[in-house]
Amino acid sequence: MSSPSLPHPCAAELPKRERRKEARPGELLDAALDLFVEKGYAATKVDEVAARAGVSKGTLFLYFASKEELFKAVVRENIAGRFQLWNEEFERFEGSTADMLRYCYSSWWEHVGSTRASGITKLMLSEAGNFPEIAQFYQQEVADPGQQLIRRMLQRGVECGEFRACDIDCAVYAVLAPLIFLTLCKHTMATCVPEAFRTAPQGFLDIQLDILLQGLCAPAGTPIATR
Amino acid sequence: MSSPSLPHPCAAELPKRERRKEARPGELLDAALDLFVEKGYAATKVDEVAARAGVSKGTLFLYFASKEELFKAVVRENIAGRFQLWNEEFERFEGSTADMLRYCYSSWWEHVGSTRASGITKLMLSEAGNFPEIAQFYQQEVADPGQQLIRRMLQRGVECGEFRACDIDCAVYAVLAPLIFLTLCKHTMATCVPEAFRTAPQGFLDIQLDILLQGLCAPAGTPIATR
Amino acid sequence: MSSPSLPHPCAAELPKRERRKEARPGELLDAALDLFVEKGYAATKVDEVAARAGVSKGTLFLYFASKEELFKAVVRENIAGRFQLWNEEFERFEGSTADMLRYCYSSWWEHVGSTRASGITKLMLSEAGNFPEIAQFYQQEVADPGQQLIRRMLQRGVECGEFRACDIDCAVYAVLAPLIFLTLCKHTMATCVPEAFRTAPQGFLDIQLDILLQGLCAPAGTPIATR
Amino acid sequence: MSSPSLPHPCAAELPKRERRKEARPGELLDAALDLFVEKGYAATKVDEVAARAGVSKGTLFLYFASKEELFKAVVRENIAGRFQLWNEEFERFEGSTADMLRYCYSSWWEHVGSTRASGITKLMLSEAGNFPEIAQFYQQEVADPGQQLIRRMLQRGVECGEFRACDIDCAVYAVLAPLIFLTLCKHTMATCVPEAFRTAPQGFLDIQLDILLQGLCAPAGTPIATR
DNA sequence: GATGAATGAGTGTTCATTCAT
DNA sequence: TATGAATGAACACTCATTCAT
Repeated sequence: MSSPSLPHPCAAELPKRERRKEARPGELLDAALDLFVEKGYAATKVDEVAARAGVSKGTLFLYFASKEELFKAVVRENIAGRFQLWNEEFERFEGSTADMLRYCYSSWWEHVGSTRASGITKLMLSEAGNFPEIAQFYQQEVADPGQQLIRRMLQRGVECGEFRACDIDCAVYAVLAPLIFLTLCKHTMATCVPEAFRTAPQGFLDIQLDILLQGLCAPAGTPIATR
Repeated sequence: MSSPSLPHPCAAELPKRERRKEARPGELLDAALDLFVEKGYAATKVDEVAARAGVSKGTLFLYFASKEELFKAVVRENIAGRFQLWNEEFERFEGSTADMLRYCYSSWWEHVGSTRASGITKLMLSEAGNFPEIAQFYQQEVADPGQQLIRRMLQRGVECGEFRACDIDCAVYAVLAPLIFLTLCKHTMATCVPEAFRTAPQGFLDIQLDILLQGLCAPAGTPIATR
Repeated sequence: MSSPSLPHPCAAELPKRERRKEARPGELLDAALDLFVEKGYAATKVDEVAARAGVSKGTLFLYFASKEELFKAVVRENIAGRFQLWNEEFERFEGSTADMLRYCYSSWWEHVGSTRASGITKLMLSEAGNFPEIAQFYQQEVADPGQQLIRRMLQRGVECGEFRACDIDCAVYAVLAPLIFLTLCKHTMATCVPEAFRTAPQGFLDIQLDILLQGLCAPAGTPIATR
Repeated sequence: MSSPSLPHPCAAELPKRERRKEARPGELLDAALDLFVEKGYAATKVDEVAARAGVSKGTLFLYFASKEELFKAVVRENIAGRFQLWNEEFERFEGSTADMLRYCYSSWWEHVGSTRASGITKLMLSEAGNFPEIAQFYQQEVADPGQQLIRRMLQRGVECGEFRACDIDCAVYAVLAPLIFLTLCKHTMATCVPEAFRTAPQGFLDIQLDILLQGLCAPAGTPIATR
């Protein structure tokens, strides 16, 4: 029914050398992402990256003009065009806004938080100061679209009476904060939180959602934050 | 024969040279904190630190055995022993737990978030991987006590019926996340959030408290997070 | 069965592939000469040479064992065996020695000075220090025969009473200097002399000849250079 | 009456370290000039320069920002402001123009040709192509003033009837060529000419002067260069 | 104690050369 | 034969650290 032994259809026709050439940039970006996330930009040596990718230092420079370009490529490569998909899902979504928020957290964890892509956020937080150009790119490609999406969600909730009115600008960050926090727990606060929390944070996300939704859904006139 | 206007009581009796000598380490730590926070560990040159402190490079090494020791000293020095005071305040506090949480956020912003001490958190997030020893120290001195304090607050709220029962381990992080988030906004996500948000985040903290308290205070049986 | 218009007689009978193969070394030497002369030995990359010759880097090493060998081949290849011809012309020459000298300058410009062969002299002047072996070869093949030829010309002039007696060893260099100077003007002092001078130096050569001949032809007893 | 043992008056008051600091740039430029002239720019390693100056590589970079800056400094440093002095001498000169030309050659040999300053000319001839900026500087500071001086000398000779009229632009180069030639003999054509010629070329310069002056001084109507 | 000149191990980058295809 | 991906030795340059003054 299926061809029993062809390793990979598109690779089958290329001589080994060629296949490697196509794979090289990816393998290098792969190795580089790991090391940059683990040790930071400065502490990562290009020899290490090359070695981890199984090539020599010279080969790395065949594909990336400099360490800085390698870093930029790592960031660009891993910033998925996920926001377009998420925006489309937002448009089509027919359930409650609460469910939408739940889906949003869950999808984030599945496609970003639990994957190596989350390392990019850590990199930005650590290195943004030294790469303003990249930081701006990240903001345009990730930060701004993300905040927009959350804002639209909250506005939807308020407009259809599901959420009480509130300062949406601030509420956006209330939604965002737990995701950022979780990312950091995974990458740089490892020892500060229990292992289970980092690898299977569904409980944390659920609690956050509960609290958020309880907070956002309270009747409009609820007297809160009295002091 | 005695100078009539003494600038500083403890410095009064020392000749100028001596006074400076005592002040040196502090001035160096001061300069170092700023630079480490701004540029990261690797990108900070010891010459810069010395220059900013107004001394020569050699002098820096008179007080700190190495750049690494300087870094560690910066972290240690700025990790205030504030938790002892906060713990005492917790013991004495007589108001509602909601008010206690409000006081906690407010005090954190006043004594940590709005001060340079918040830079230490940023440093830990960026450099912890390369300084495990320091990371552990930070955890013992800051992370653990902080989480303990929050936990006790939440337990108090639950025990006296103010908060509904919930997974306290996770709720701790719900309280913590906004503070971490705010710290990052100030130090590494500057361009991602409005200026006003970073320098005067009372609105953000209020919203967070509202949402948190609404979420935590909901009647025990409140049906939430159905899915 | 025979192609009607043969582009080149000796290439006619070979299939295209073969022809190219034979032409390869020449094309490479061609490209290399240009680049070595223009940029110097060290600043010339073998990739550039290969690219200019329209082949890959690997192919270059098929024909020349190393960059150094390529350089040596460039020099050897372009050191014309012109001296044999010139020597024969010298033997047969029947006019005055002054005319012979004029012919010599003119022929040098036509066959060396105005052609790329003059680049070899520039190369020697620039790189001889790093290629003693090649420098020696150049001396044997070019410098010595050239000086010999000039010497014989001057001796002929003196012997037949056309030129006054003088230190011939030094006079040789008086004849040589303008040619060396002209070569340098073309290749490395471009900006120091007017454009017209470099590309059409007949005027310069004429003046030089005038001065030289006036100087060499003065009556034997002419009191000169008194001081 | 004289202090018997003070090594150097101006150095006596400085501590040894300080003195060295002032001497360092000069020592490095010294070493660099030798090596650049001997081996060319690319083949000269900064370590070698440092070693020859008796310091470490790091020290070199304390005084010169890069290898290129070192090279430029070498050229600038050795391009004496000799032309100002020569111009003044020209203004004051009261003898014949022939004597002036003799003095000119002799002074050039004494102050340039026989010294290491002549190495700069060799450097320019070899490396100008790779350092256009330096080449321009050299032209302005050396080539142009030199040609100007020669031109004025020739004009003086023609105007006072000593020299016959001729194309002065070309005659300038006739005067220049032997000096360039001699420089090259010393630095890159060493093996092409006898040892004595390079180190004591007075004979050569005399002959050149004789020929030049015979050529330039011939009566205006002398029939020359007939062809 | 304070200085800053000197150091040299370490790193990013280049490029002639090799060799599997 | 021709290719061009891969290599690694070599080099310019940095910067934490030392130490004579």
